[in-house]
Amino acid sequence: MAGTNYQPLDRRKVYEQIAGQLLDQIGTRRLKPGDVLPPERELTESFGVGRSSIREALRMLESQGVIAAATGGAFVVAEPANPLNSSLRLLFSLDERAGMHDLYELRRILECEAAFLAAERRADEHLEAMDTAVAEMEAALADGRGGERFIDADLRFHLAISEATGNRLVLHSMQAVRDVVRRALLTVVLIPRSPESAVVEHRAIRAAIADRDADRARQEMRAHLVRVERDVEQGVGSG
Amino acid sequence: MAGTNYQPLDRRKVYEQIAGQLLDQIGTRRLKPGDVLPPERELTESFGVGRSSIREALRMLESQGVIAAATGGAFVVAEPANPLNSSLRLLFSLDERAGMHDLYELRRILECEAAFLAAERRADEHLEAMDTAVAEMEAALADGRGGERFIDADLRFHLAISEATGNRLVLHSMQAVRDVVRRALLTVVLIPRSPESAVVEHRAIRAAIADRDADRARQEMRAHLVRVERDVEQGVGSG
DNA sequence: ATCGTTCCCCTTGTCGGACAAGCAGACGAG
DNA sequence: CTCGTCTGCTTGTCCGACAAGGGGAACGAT
Repeated sequence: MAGTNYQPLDRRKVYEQIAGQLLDQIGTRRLKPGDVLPPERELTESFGVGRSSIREALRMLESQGVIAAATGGAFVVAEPANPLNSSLRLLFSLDERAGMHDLYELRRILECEAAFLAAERRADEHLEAMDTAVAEMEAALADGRGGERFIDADLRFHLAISEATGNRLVLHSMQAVRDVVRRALLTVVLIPRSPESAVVEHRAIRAAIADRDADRARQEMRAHLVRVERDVEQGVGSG
Repeated sequence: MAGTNYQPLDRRKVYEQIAGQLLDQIGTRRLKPGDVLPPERELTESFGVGRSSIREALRMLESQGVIAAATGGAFVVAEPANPLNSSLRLLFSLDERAGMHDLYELRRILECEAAFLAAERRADEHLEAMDTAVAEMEAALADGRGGERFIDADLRFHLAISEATGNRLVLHSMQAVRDVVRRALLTVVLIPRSPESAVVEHRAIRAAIADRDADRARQEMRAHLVRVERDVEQGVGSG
């Protein structure tokens, strides 16, 4: 049965090939984030295909977050960050057996281990990033109406931790989980004394990471997340 | 500046609205996995829009893995599983700062904690699933030429574990990571004695989970993954 | 010279039509 | 019953067309 091994016989549709080629160019940095793509008609000529195919290819890349619509209708290469975000949200809304609790648990898994690794690998600059994030949280707290601002600072703190792990995939995964949790967190800010607790706990986490005490970092992170989850449940239950 | 809060002014493009509506129908199970979508022309009439818009909407859903092309060109609603897979692969190829090592580390984080949780929550049926998977691995091993088969059985074992956690998101995440790692694992099968070790280690993991010894389960899983990663590195280095 | 306005061109968004290719099921021959 | 063929439907792909909207050039006012 061996012998002549035939070509895989390129049955991929035109728009898929286009999308693939564009993706390659982005992957190899021949198209960098921020670059604007050529107009559709130009691509039409370059590839020698109809506009429909070009558009469908663009739609694929757009829905995957690789490119984004800019003003004036043109497309630009997006910052490499998102792909997981939308997918996780999609998955979460599609799989009815997945509940909020699953989300928190996944978050706990990722963040605890991230804290652990961060404690082992952090550089001083990461500590600084955490400090400014905590300071920003306090500022937002004193500011009063700082719901959004507080949450953003909180996010930056956790992001600084996963940044410190040096693992890009952990970073992206956390971002994705966080992105889905975000709405629920908006309620937790309204719970009395909850944000204050968060600041204290963040300091504890930061201290453990500064001491390079990985086990303590994981433990503090776990305590923090458990409390937040409990507060969210209460907040949802009562509010 | 507050006061009149205007409508978001539906500036969403037609194809986005179509995609959204279809996604809703899938999310609410009015369209179940396996169902075939109506032909494009029919959708054209239903929505009262041009075929291009329909096609672009379909392309978005297709590239997100929500629907898949079936034979005869028709589209069917896909099994809810994939969205993370393609995204992670995409992310991995796009973020040049992410290396294989990051991937293994993420896998280790997920699988170790999954093993931990599985030990606490497993039912007997999960143990059975693991047993059949291990048996299948041995069969594939005895069979000789069982590269694919061995890996599939291996996957089923790990899947059974995350199934036992009861956390759908953990399950999906693991699947996604696993999907990207898959190619690398194909090399590990060729390494002498590596598959045999895997069987032994799987048994140890299974035993710990059966004993509901969560800490031991995590530890065994970690040992297993560390060895596999080392073997892969050697395999790539030497072969 | 700088600023504001106007107008034109280009681009996208969207529609409709057209045709080849592929697949499925019907239909008839053996 | 099995096989080959034929027909009809559907997608894949191209083309042409038009409205809407933005950007920038040209132009006029200060």
